[in-house]
Amino acid sequence: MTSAPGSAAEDRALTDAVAQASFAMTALLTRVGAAHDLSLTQVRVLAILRNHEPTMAQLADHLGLDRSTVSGLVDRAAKRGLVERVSNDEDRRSSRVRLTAAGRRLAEDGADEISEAVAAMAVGLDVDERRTLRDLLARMRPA
Amino acid sequence: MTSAPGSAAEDRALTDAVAQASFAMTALLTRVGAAHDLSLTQVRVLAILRNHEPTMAQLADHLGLDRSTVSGLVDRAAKRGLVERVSNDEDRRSSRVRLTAAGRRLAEDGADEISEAVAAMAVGLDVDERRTLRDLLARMRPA
DNA sequence: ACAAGTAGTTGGTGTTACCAATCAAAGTAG
DNA sequence: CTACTTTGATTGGTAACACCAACTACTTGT
Repeated sequence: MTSAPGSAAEDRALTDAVAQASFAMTALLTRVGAAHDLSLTQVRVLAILRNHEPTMAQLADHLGLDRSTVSGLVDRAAKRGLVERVSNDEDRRSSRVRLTAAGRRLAEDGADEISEAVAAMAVGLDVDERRTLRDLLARMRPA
Repeated sequence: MTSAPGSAAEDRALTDAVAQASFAMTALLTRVGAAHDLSLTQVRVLAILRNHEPTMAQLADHLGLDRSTVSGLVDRAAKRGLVERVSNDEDRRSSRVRLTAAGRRLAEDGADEISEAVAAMAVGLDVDERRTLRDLLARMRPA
């Protein structure tokens, strides 16, 4: 008995709904990314860097990926001029990852496209319903 | 102007909420899958086969993946005894994919685990809120 | 000062995913 | 009824992704 409210059948229904929406969102991000030659993971990297300038370890934690995986991701993004490593004087082992100007432009444009596409997906919901949806989703705890 | 209701800022907020929830769900599916040595994609395959017995092409369409990718996925799942190809007498080019007994057991167990984990994520929502969330998510159109 | 721990990269392996090409079976002309 | 086209699926080739184990370089603790 994991939770007080909700029968097993209702848990199933909620799970299906969340999973379906999740796949739709993933497909959307993949599609928009592909239009700019970015994988889903690269899209996530750019999205994070829009608001943060993390170390490699922080970026890996945020993505839920191994550090070595992130090394490769940042390598490839840097090779394309989207991202750069900034060395840190306080701790010379670590470096922070940051968007270049080109990377920021791409990230902002992509964010706009995605946001418009999500709005199109939610076209059947009125303003109140959208607010409710956003609130309920925000109250789902990640773990 | 993609949609009548919702300012650009609210579109952004909704997008963030959906994306966050989507990543949480993806992480959950990945984690549960990994506990059974299944990739996210394999989890999706088993989930689909729980309710369908599709041809390779139908499975590929459902997953949004190339047919050749699905060939490999089914190969590996078949090698593990989770899945089998059933030849079709009506059209001898095509075959349907179906869960084996072991595959069905794994799929059902996994679905239970996932459903419990989602219920745990939604522990902050009461019964009405869960129903509302499920309804709103269902009304988001995939495209 | 030296042992232990941390940040990041490298090398190796397997999976995922695409495309182009191929093969077999069905469908469609002529 | 043969020839052309289309469709279902697989194969081969390539690249990205993701893990682990091992390593280097730097920092911290005793």
